[in-house]
Formats: sequence, structure tokens, C-alpha cells
Amino acid sequence: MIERPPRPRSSDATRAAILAAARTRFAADGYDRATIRAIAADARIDPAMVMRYFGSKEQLFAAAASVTEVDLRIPALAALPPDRIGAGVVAHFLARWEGDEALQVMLRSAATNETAAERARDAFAGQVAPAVAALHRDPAEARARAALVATQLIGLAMCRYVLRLPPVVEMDREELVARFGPLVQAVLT
Amino acid sequence: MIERPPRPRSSDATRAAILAAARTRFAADGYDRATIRAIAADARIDPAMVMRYFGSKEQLFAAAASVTEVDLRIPALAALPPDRIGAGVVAHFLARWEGDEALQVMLRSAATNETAAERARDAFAGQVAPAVAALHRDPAEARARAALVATQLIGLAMCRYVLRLPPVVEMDREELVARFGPLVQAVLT
DNA sequence: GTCTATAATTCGATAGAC
DNA sequence: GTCTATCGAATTATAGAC
Repeated sequence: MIERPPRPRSSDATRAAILAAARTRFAADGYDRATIRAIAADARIDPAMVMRYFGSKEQLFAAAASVTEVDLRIPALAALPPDRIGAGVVAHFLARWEGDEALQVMLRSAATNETAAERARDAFAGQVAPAVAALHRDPAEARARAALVATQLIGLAMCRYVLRLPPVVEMDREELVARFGPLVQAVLT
Repeated sequence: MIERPPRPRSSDATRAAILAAARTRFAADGYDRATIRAIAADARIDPAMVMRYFGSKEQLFAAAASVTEVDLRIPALAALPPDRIGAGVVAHFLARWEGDEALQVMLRSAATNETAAERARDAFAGQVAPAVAALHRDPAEARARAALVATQLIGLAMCRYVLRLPPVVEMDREELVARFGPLVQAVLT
């Protein structure tokens, strides 16, 4: 084996490191304030490499918040106990919000980045709406109900993670489920 | 009267013009993307004048989204027909959201600007919480209920004005009141 | 009061050596 | 694959002439 002084990293590992740093930065700062330089520093990588791997900041963002990443993984609602659907949805989303930065990336970036807003609409149309549609006969009504569910969850996320409204931050997950579950339940049934 | 070539404008009118342009820009673009240059261009004023009048971009933002401007003007809830409080609150907020840019300034900027987020918390603590408190004996319960109302309204605003979720955008005010009114009513009573 | 010129940064992106 | 150097553009902010 010939030695290679700059110690080339594996391409996949580098890509993954950049993506992880990008998600964290985009989630914390939003699209505009998150800089390629800062992301590269977090990933302990030269800023030029970010460009080499992803082409542009916009493409990096798209990769960091891709539809696959914003997988809401909504459980089959019909499979839940009928009177616990609301609580199940809220508990599921709290776990998703706090376990995956991709959702906060979308939320914090959507305010100033149309790509992020579009991704939010895609996630709604592709995941929330279909899941709710299974519960209603009338498609128009299902669509409206799904939108109501979305406002509940987006409002909760905004108040808890972005605005950091004290009462919403202080509540633990259990209390949030107890308070929001019935509201979502009422919207869905 | 001696003529003054550069035609000095009245200080108040200039201030007002800058503030109006700033609110529009901050509301449309958020704090980061709204530039002093663009605000000055909208106000047909030299960018340097913005600095002269307000000192810095941060101070201009504070003035454009000051607590006085984010006056929610929540009506006395106890004065409403008891069974129409929810609908009244929703109708009131829709009118406020769409009639005053200051609220959208706050919402769109809060994602990346801590000053904006703080102002949102102030508006909640100073206006929403007290209004709701009048309806409940237990202060802790009133605080939690107020937070729930806030999530409803913030969620609605985010989906309608920022994410622009199609179903929420397409509904007219009347339908929104009909759908969200009962939810807010349930939270409040 | 108004505006020109510019300082001082910062950013995304590119070129090219190794 | 990696990194240095840098370009060109955009931004906030300041200094000073008129």
C-alpha cells in the first residue's frame, strides 16, 4: 500500500458527517443563518468539500430535509383503539419532533425558505392527508379534518420548540398528550 | 421662505414611512432576508437615513414589532355570549392577522430571531394569559388553557400565512371560524 | 437633514495546487 | 480527495461633504 498523506476519508462517511451537521445547524438556525462554513466546521471538514459533495447550499438543504427524511411515519390510525387515536397521534408526533431534527429543520426554515415550505406541504399532502382520509367517507371533509390536525401539531411544535412559550415548554410529554389528545380526537372523529 | 434644495422631510413623516416599509418587509421576508437597503428603497429614502433614525437593524426591528404594535386587542371574553367565545376569538384573530402586518412580522421572524420570539412570549404573557385567566378560578389551569389557545391560533396562522397549506388557505374566514371556533371554545370552557 | 463613498464583514462559490 | 486562496457579491454600519 502506498501512503496517502492527506488521509482520504471514505466518501460515505464524509457525506453522512456533513448531512448530520447540516441538519443540526438548519434545525437550530434556519436556512438563512445556517452557513456552509459553520456546517463544515461542525463536521470538521473543509467548507470546499461541502460544495464538492452537494453542489450548492440549496442542494445541501434539500438533501438534509428531503422528503425521505421528513418521514412522519404516521401509524395506521384505523389500527389504534378508536378512542385513543388522538392521544396516539400526539404521542407519536412528540417523539418524532424530539427524535429527529429534520422536522425542526423544516419548521424553522419554512419562514424564510420557500423550498422548506413546499416540503411541509408535500409532507402534509403525502402523509397526513392520506392517513386521515382512511377515517372518513367524504374526501372534502377528510381533507379539511386533516388540515385541522396539521394546525394542531404545527401550533404545538411552534409554541414548544420555536417560540418556547413557557407553559408549553414546561409540560412533559404525558401532560401534552393528555391535553392535546382530546382535541385531535375531536377533530378526527 | 428660503428654498432648501434637498427638500428636508419632516422627521415624523420619514420615521413613519420607514416603519411602514420595515413592517411590510419584515412580514414578507422575515428578519434575516429583509435588508435595510430594500426597506429604504420601499420608503423612497436613502439607506443611511434608516440608520440615522433607528441606529441599527435590530433597533429598527424592535420598533417595527414593538409590544405596542403587537397589540392583540383581545376583547373582554366574559362580555361575549358564553357559547360564542371560541368563535369570537377566532374571528377576532383572523381580522387582526390579516389587518396588521406586525403580527406576521413576529411570526415569520421568530424562527430565526430571538427578539421576535421574546416578543411573542411577551404578547402571550401580557395579553392572552390575562384574558383567559378571567374565565378560570385555578391560575395554573388558566395558564395551561391559555397556552392551548395560543397553540391553536399560532398553528392556524402558520398553516395559513407561512406554510400556506392549501386546505387552510382555501377556507374563507367564515369556514375557519366554524371549524376552529368549537375547538377554542372547548379549550376555554 | 440628505446623500455619497466606503469601511469592515461575511457569505456562497470557484480555481487550482498537491 | 483535500485544502488554500480568493473572487464577487451582498450586507450592516460609519465618516464626512454639502
